[in-house]
Amino acid sequence: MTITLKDIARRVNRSVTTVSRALHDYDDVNEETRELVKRTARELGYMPNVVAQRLQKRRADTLGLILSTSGPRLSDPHFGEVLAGVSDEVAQVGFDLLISISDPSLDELELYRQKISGRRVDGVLVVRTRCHDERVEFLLRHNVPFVAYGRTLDGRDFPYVDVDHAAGMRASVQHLSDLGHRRIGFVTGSPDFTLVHYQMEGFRQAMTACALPADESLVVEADLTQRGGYGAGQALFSQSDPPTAIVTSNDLMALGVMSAAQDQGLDVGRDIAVSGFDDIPLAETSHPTLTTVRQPAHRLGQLLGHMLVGLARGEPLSEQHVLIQPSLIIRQSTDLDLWL
Amino acid sequence: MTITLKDIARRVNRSVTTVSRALHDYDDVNEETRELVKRTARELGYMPNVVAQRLQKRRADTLGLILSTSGPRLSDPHFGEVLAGVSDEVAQVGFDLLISISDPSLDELELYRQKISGRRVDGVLVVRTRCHDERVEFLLRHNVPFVAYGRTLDGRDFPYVDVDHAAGMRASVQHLSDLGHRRIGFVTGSPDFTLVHYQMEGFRQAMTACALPADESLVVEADLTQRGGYGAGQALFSQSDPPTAIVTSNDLMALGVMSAAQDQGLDVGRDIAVSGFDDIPLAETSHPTLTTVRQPAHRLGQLLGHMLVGLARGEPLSEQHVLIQPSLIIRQSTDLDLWL
DNA sequence: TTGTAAGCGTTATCAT
DNA sequence: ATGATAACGCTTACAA
Repeated sequence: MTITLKDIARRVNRSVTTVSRALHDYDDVNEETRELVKRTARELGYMPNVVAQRLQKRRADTLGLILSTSGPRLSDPHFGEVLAGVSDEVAQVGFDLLISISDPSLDELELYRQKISGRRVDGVLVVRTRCHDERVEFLLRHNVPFVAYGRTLDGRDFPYVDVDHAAGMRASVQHLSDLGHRRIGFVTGSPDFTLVHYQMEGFRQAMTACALPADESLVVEADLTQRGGYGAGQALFSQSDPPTAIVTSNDLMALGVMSAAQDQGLDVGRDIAVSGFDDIPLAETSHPTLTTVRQPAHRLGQLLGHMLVGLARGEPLSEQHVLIQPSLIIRQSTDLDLWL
Repeated sequence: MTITLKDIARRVNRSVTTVSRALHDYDDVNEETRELVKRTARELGYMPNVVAQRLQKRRADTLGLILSTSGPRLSDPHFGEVLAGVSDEVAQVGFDLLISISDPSLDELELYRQKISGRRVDGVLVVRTRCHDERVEFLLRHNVPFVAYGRTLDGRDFPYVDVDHAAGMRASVQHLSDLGHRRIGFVTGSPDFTLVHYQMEGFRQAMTACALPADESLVVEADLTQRGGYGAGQALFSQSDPPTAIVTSNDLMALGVMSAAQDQGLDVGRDIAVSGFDDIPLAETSHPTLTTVRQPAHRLGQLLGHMLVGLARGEPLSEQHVLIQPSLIIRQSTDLDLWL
């Protein structure tokens, strides 16, 4: 038994129209009427039916986020933090966040079609872009407001927020080179992901700049998870001429690599240097603490949220492309001596 | 320019009603008409406007989750994993998950009022219950379908899924007692949280059962975060007669305590034993690895999602109360020797 | 087998 | 200052 405008109208002996206007503080309504209406609404515990409002306004005040099996999981700390930033930001302006997980059996784009054409959401967030990303293509083609977390490589123009992964990776490699390392391994995710692509680019650039030999056998691809890092680490350590330092695509992988190293009896930070990417909270309390490239996750999220809300409201975007410079955080995992 | 039933109707020279029925496979529609309608719909790229459908059906096919500042954050790995379980489960049956973050300035219940009376959601999930939880009161009073992750203490009957925190804590303390520890500290969250209350109960029960002295100065309250654990650890280690073992309310706190211990030059697993709660992925790769009480996070989430979907659909619940037994996972942080 | 009409709860337009 | 009326896009009696 829910209260509608009609109920209030009946109670105060006015039309539904007047009640609606009174509630919205239109100025063409009598002061007394307004008071009466508002009081009655409060007494009755009236809450507007947002579904009806949306149908009328043709706006959902909701932003969508579609997660697929190939993307990041809700349980990834970096991503969780970004998402926290997004939702904090959009909540401030009264938007909701709709999260859908794409059933592996279903075409991911089908989900976009449903949510968007179904007018469930006013705009969507695309996370972990691929070098050629069909989600971006789809959204551009259908004129759907969206912001991407990450770039693509196919030269299409769209709003994004990204971190300069190449620069971050260059800083890591430079740091390791400065410490005297010459055999540097790279535990990486699939190069289909744009972030991995740019990391790879930075890696090669830095190797060249530091005059280090490029050994393809030191580049190992795996899932962007702890487990993936662990396996890749094992593979690297079992080589005949293993690396003395390893950079990774993200912190979870780095933690996995450290585990693998320690299982081999290696002393991380002395026998082997490990450097991550993201700076998740646990990088600071791992043992040894993890050298990594910091991304301001929460702020990235806020920025994404802010841009998307603007777009959804049809406002022009002041900044279409945001590329954030990450910073290298040096900790024990690349040099224990620095800390003893 | 979106396609509506009206567009299709015009195209096939039928009424909107017929088109609607054809699309929904009603049996009172001519086979040829049905085919024609469906084909045209496909050609035009028709997608139903779910907002209109909802207004009509008075169902949102959406579940709500309201996060407040006092609750868990999206960036907490355990909670992230539970949430992943929920969304995986509800996605399977076509439900969406709506996440709102309660603005600290706003009354949290106000948000419940909005989302629910606004018919945005068919049911809600309550996470991290308090001993006396006004959200639960509110939802019961308003007859809103909901499932709680956690119990309350005020004897109200409602559907919940919870872990037996008392049993988990007893197992931890018993384990430490078996190792010979007599001065056991407890780094805990606010006792307002039901989970903390039960942990405390289990802690005291086990201390008594093991004939260990109860020293209230060894119980330190802090935020359920790494930072909270770090501070509490420092406080404990600076006491004149510090504990030789510490149990914590969750793994994040335990990691913080380990950090504090290591900063004091203590060798965790030898000089000081630390035991956590949750078994987040990082417990396995911390150094030393963390002894902890495992909660099947993803499965908990699935269960919560499953129950809530049932409720939202108005189906009776087969199991109203689910209490899951956790298991103690013994790792290095309580006994390095076991592992060398 | 199909169409007409009413209604879900709101807001916008246009009279009065 | 207020009210009728239509519209948002869809579903569902009820009629034909």
